Amino acid sequence: MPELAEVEFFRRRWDVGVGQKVVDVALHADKRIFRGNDLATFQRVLPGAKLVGSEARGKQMLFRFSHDVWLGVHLGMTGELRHEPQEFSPGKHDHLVLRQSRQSLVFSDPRLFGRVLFHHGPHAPEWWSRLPPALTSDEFTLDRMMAFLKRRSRSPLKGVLLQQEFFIGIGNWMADEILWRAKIHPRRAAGCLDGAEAREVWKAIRFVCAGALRIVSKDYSDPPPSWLFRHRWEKGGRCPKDGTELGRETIGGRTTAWCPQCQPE
DNA sequence: GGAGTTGTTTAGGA
DNA sequence: TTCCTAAACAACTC
Repeated sequence: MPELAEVEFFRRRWDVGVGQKVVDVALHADKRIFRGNDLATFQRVLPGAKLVGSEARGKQMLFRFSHDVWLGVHLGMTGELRHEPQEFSPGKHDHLVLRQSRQSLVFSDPRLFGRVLFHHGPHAPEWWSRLPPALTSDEFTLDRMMAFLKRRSRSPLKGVLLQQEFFIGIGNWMADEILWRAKIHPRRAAGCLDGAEAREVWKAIRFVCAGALRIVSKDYSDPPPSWLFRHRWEKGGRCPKDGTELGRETIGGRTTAWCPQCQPE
């Protein structure tokens, strides 16, 4: 599920634990979401550390604790964060439980495509500081976007919008929503856009990111019916602008929905 | 039972 | 070298 706004929604669910110490840690150590971690140190250092705050950037989250402890979380396809009562027995997919005095913070992930990255040190981990700028920041400029599209000039735009090394936080539904609003066919090559078309894509990215963060991350509401989002998975779904039946195909390796009328090839 | 899923990594071909 | 695609990962739903 989680793209930009959904990730922000789940991050806030752990806010309830800010200011409280972790008193105990329960985890499924053999699950692949923990790969690459020094779990012995993790389990030794985390108890006693207080959750101080957190940030989300794209699909990544970073939770900051006292005692130089940091916890990175990626939700993959089916991960979620939630809180449960302090005395709570973890289910099959509840792979990480941080018990605090008033509740337990839980990371759950049935398909195990998510990831937890533990870090111990005075500064945020390097993988975090190297993330590209948020698409909602002033650093995400039309010029920088066009330079990236040029470097991927032969790929379909749909696939390029999913590349997290630049379009951080965009996932399958957001990419379709963006191209639909920019009136660009998802199979068009990234290098073939003229200046005006690139500008439409850039504006649509800003609009979709801001709208999703406002609507979805507040309480996990769906965007309104005027968005493609509400129709893209319906059988016989139609374009909310002109009623044309949507096209559906695999493009850039992912199932893609578009309006053949608004987005001519 | 088979196909499909809002994500990422990797192997291998172009 | 660099770019691009398909498969793999794993569990669940329709």
